Amino acid sequence: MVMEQFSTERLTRLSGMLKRRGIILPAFEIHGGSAGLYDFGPVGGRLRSKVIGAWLNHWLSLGNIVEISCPTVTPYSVLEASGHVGEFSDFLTECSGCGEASRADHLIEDDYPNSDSMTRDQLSKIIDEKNPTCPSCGKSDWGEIKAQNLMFNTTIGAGKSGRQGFLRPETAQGMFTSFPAIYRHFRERLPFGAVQTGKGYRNEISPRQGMIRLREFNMAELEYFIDPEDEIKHDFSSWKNSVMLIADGRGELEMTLGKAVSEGVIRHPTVGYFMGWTMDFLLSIGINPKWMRFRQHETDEMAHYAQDCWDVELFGSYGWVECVGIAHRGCYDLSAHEKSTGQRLRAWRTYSEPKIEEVDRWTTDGSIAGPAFRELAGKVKQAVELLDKDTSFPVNLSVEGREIQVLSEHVKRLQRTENVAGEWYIPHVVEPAFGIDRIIWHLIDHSFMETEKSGENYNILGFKPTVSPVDVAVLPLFEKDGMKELAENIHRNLCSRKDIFSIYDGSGSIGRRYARADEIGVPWCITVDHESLVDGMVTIRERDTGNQKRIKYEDIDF
RNA sequence: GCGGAUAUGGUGAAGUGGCUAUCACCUGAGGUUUCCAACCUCAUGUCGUGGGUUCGACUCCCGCUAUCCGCACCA
Repeated sequence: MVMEQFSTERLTRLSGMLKRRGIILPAFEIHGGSAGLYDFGPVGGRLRSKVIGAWLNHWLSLGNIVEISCPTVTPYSVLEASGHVGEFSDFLTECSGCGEASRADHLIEDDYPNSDSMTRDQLSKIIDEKNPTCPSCGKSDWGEIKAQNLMFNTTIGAGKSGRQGFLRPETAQGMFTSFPAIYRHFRERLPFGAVQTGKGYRNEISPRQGMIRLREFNMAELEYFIDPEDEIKHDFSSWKNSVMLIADGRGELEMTLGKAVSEGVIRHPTVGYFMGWTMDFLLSIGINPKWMRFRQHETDEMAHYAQDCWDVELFGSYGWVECVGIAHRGCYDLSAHEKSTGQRLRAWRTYSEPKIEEVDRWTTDGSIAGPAFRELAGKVKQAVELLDKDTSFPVNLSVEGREIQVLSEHVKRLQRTENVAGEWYIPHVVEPAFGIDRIIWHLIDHSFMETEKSGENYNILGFKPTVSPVDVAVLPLFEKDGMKELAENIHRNLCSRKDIFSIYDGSGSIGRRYARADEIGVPWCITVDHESLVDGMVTIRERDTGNQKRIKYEDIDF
């Protein structure tokens, strides 16, 4: 697939334009800059917030979604429970022959398929024994194994009382640790979801490719909690067009989302449904559908807990780039936090009919067994409850290494019929996770049009009004005879309106000002001329067509 | 992290071991101009950073930082 419009020369011109116009710039440049960190400038800042706002509105419109916001500073144990401490640490070792660093687990993964979950000592021992050859020079002489953690370390608090923490590598964990509050909010009824937008941090070894790999980045994630036993039906009828799917083991397929779900290409209907919602969002902000496709993770590439995972890849100056991941994560996250904290992170499922359970077993009689066994009473109770219902007392038990004789007066038999109305279960979660910076990049990349006007290069960012950082530019034809004052009034008036941001520009010829506005994607320009002073009419020019019409400025409406 | 290349106003480029560092665009002021980067005058603003060599370094050398391209890594 040749996409000649995305040339490196175009990328160079685009980057220069983004800097010049204050859209995206390297951060801290006066101090020499810092790799992997970017600023959204005076124009880019609102572009970012409008994209995030559109994203929030899109998902909140599902009706059973809430927005939360959790800290970026996160205690060690949270990310240990989630698996990030293990997963985000790479163990590197250096070849003494060529100096190339390799991942220790990759060197031995042919013989040890689970090498990525090994400790440093295990890896070290195996590498000493096996002495694998260096993939770049073929020697076999390895240095010490060092941990390279991709999370930013920090200390919460000072001195001895300081507690180890990280800057979060994703926002998702906040939704899991807040699960009890969200569950209560929704009156304990699934399905529901929580979204969060905010910064994430990964200390990338070598960030490259501009906005594509950052050390601090904007994320937007939805965690949607479902009952795995619910028969889930979604309406796919609104997605009539075929989409490009690269399915695991089946290659490229063009089909509708509904068909892909019913044929099992997409393995879970909610994943398919969110793929549709994701596509709707991307198209609504101005991503070109030609340059969008879905790619399914291969089974061995997927995290072990995930049941199905699809990426949305967008095409632009850096080729196909993964911008959204839609993953069915099963119950992995909630159970991991439950195991780590002992807190219940479950939902209650009422049976359609109560189950009747016959209870017939032994337990201790607390008032007698308690004084008799003292500190061992609890353990004795546990042991007794495991005994067969036909046990006859006295009986000798071994508790905490001690021989205990349990007499018949210590115990009582429980015999009753219980009605069990339902059960606690760990909800499953489907997670659409968006890399906002990557999406904004492709939005810019897809919107950037280079044309010519009377022999000169002419740039337009064709932003849709939903994301355009500036909604309207107010231009006096000349800054004299009262046109300046009238234009400034209109400008201030527009700015004071909800969700409207206007710029005033009075410098240079009118054509130059239209060109400047086009370059930052302003959809409308309002021009004040001599007649405006008399009849109160102004000219509205539409960026994409160049059409102009005159209206009363009181009637300006977007 | 490794190897290679690069770093000059806001942007894009030229250039030099020594005099006030050049050009275009941009930006600002004034003039002109009745709607798509017009014109005239004037103005603001630069040699990435630290060290070394030298009488003198933007220029040569070294370190650092950043950018780009490969590799590796990552998604």
